[in-house]
Amino acid sequence: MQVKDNRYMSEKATRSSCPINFSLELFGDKWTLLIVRDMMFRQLQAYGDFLNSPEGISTNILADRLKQLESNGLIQKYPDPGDGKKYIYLLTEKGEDLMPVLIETIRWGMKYSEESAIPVEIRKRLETDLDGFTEETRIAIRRKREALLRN
Amino acid sequence: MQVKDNRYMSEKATRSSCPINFSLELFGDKWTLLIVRDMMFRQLQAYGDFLNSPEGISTNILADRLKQLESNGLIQKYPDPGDGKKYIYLLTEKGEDLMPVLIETIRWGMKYSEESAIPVEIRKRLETDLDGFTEETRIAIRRKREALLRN
DNA sequence: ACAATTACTTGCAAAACACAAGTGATTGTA
DNA sequence: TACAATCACTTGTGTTTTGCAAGTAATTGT
Repeated sequence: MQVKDNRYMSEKATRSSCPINFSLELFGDKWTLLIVRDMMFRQLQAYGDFLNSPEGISTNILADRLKQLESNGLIQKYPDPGDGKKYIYLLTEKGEDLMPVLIETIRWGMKYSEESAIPVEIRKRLETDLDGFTEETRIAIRRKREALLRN
Repeated sequence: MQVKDNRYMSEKATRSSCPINFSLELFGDKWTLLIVRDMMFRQLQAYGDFLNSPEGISTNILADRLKQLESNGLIQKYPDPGDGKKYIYLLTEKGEDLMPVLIETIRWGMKYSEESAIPVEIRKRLETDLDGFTEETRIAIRRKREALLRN
């Protein structure tokens, strides 16, 4: 096995108690925030959805990151009430709170990348109505969570 | 050689033109943003300073990340006018523009980590005078850059 | 002239990653 | 009620990246 199973993996020593370091130990890699992005802004929620994202994450890496995200309390995994084969992954409040980090990452990326594949209307809203966009996205996330908890 | 030399390394294929992905390809790892943090908030500027940061980066990784940061235009390397053995690494405007990303990462980390080793007065300012703190830090960075360019 | 400092490079073992090929539990179809 | 398809993974293999220790080259201090 190349990706260690979180359940048995030895505790990683925290390198320092700097909050940036703390954060990077949870999502400082090339894939974790892309999964969060998919949940946050693209309304994706199933394993296969994430696999099909344009960046092409490997299936073992995806499985590992979902486990880490769940064990760190950023997401929760629920059985899909409509299909026994499927699971639904949703952001917790802790995961939802990454939105400002993601949004600033988007803004920086938009500023410095030649072409950014972001829908024009979202780009405009980020530029002119950031708070409204943030709030709206948060509400959408919470709605899904609450709908699922009501069964 | 384990860390490929950037000058000869084949172009990494961009996985997608999503701005988050663009950003993560430049600083989506466990070390790059810690180096930026050291330059941005701790006023560190020499190779040895970064090496001595509490997280304990390996020397080969540090060398590699500094090269990448420079080739991506986030930092610039200057000979130290006061000591021929030394170099001074400074953030460019592009690097400086990562401040909102770093600040949101700090805020999230402070919210969710038990103990954060951040000076109380900085924590207070982040909570009560974010814009002032940001602007002050930006000014400090620019001052260093301009001082060096004047020789 | 010689030792210390500084900014690296190099080598090796270990960990993480990418890719391809399974596996096991549902579910939909003949 | 078999049987294929779907879905969420796991496993194996090879490559890449990382961590650690040791070495090197260019100044500088004594």
